[in-house]
Amino acid sequence: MQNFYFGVMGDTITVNVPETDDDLREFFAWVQRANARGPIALDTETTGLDIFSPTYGLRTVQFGDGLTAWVIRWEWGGRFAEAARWALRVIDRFLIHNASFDWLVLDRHAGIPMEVLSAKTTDTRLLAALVDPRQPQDGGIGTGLKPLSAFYIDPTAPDTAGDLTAVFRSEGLTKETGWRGIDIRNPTYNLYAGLDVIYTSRLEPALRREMARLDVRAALEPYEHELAYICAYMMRTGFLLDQEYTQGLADKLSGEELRYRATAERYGVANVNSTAQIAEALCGMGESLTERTASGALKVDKAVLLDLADLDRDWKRVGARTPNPLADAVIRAKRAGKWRSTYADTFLESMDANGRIHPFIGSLVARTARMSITRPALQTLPSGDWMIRRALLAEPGHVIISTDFTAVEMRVLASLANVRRMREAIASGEDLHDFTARQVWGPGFTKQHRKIGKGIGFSKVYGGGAATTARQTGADENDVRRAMAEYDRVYPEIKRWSYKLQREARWNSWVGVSETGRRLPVDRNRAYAIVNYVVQSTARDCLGNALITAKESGLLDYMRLPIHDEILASAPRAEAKEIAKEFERCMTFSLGGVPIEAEAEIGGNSWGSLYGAAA
DNA sequence: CTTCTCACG
DNA sequence: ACGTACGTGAGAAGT
Repeated sequence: MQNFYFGVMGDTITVNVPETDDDLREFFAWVQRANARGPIALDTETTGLDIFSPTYGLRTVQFGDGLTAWVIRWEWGGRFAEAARWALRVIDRFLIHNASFDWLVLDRHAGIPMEVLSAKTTDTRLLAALVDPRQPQDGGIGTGLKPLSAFYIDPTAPDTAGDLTAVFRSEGLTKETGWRGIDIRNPTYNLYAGLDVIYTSRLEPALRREMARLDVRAALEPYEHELAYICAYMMRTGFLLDQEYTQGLADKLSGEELRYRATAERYGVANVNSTAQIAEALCGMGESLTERTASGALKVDKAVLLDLADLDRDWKRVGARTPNPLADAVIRAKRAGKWRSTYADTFLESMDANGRIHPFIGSLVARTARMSITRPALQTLPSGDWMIRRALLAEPGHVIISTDFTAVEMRVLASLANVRRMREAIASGEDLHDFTARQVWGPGFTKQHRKIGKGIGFSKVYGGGAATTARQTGADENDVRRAMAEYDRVYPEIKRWSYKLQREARWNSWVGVSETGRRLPVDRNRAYAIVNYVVQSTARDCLGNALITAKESGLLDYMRLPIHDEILASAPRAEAKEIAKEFERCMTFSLGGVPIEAEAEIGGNSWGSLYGAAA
């Protein structure tokens, strides 16, 4: 047996690494004792993050309580893998930090179904996000095991990943190759593998104390665990990729990128991604750049370049000036390059052996609890063009179904702020923005009026002023200012609610509390943002509710992605209509008397078919 | 690492 | 009293 000792808050903890049958017998005895005492922390070390890649491997499985950790070398197979598998089956309650990752790893590589583990897991990362959902860059502790351990357990908690990368380097490995290449007997690797479960074990009671102190609503914990399971299930299912199409797309975008880069080079821009070079060359051509970035540099973003190229936001000729050929080449080269590298290439690189991609779906990520999808970021594929989404397919014989909430954030606002006229308009079934425009400008309102009214609605949800609303809608700022004043007379409840939320947050040490009991920290110099946080997080919980209802209605196998106000699905063509109706039903309910409704769109075999591409 | 840019709801 | 569009992820350049 290898043993490591380490000090954690005055205790000497032990990390045991069995190497013989006798060592494993000690492990079995410990499991039986510890299991009777309470939950056992669980973690894995693997070759990386790409769980579904053909060369992925599970290296160790760790079990522990607050004082003792066991590192079981799965990689050694035989009796060692058997011991880990036995423990995973026999232990009654697990504590896992960021459980969906380990659920998927053990499901795929240890033959322990995700359903078995998830039913007996408490995810300490979810508890931490309920206490404080902010990421470190927003002034929070973050939800990483290391910063949480340093805050709640021991300020000297070592930086596992950071120290290990140093060890990787000393072994001639990198961050990328280290997890796979490090010797499984490396003492640092084993010590830190063990420490992670010890910290996880100690974190749970600390977070529970904090949850009790802060009065975190009890129902949120099982609710978030259910959502984590649903998201992990969708990750495991993955999304079918049209490999041939995607390869062709990558080649086509590469060609485009090269052609336009060559054009840019003729005008002296060797690197189309260098803003400094572009600004210099454009000025040299006699263009006057007026806008500046936050740090004072000349701004040459897409909006600026489209103007110079005489193109509108849909890339159509305006006819207002002679197009600048450099600006035109730069935006086209940049777009082709970005779409190739961020989308087409990433799709191909992250594909599993069956041609599926399995993005990581974080069920509780944003400070408003919104979900996020990464590697690849499937929530952010271009929507103005079908060509990228065309790469993702429904199952053979299936079609894509997208079911969207109808103006969910405005409806949430109408409900929570109890906006009388808004509630009446929604109940009557009239288009809310038409109704608003009529209230503000009278029965003869124009399309432009409706657009401004809609923009003001957004600004209420986001906390924007007249200047930004004018910029977004392209309307005159004074017109917008007058319309906003009228808007406030039509819907007076919004302003009152905003003041109330800000006052309450200030009294609660700059933390707002949503209807569902979710804690929403707000920066004191941006107190107005609490309106957005409450609306956005309530809308997220509308989606969360819908996901759970859909799962309970037997739709989980059809579900592919949650996209903020939308559930994307793949369903058999013959049953698509009925299944679409089912999704609509699952996404329809009352929020404090305001109907939350959804509309399904049935496409063809590719996601792109919903965006204008041939099915 | 920070800044800039760009993709989404 | 003043003045503020919200939340993400990702790639590339530049310090």
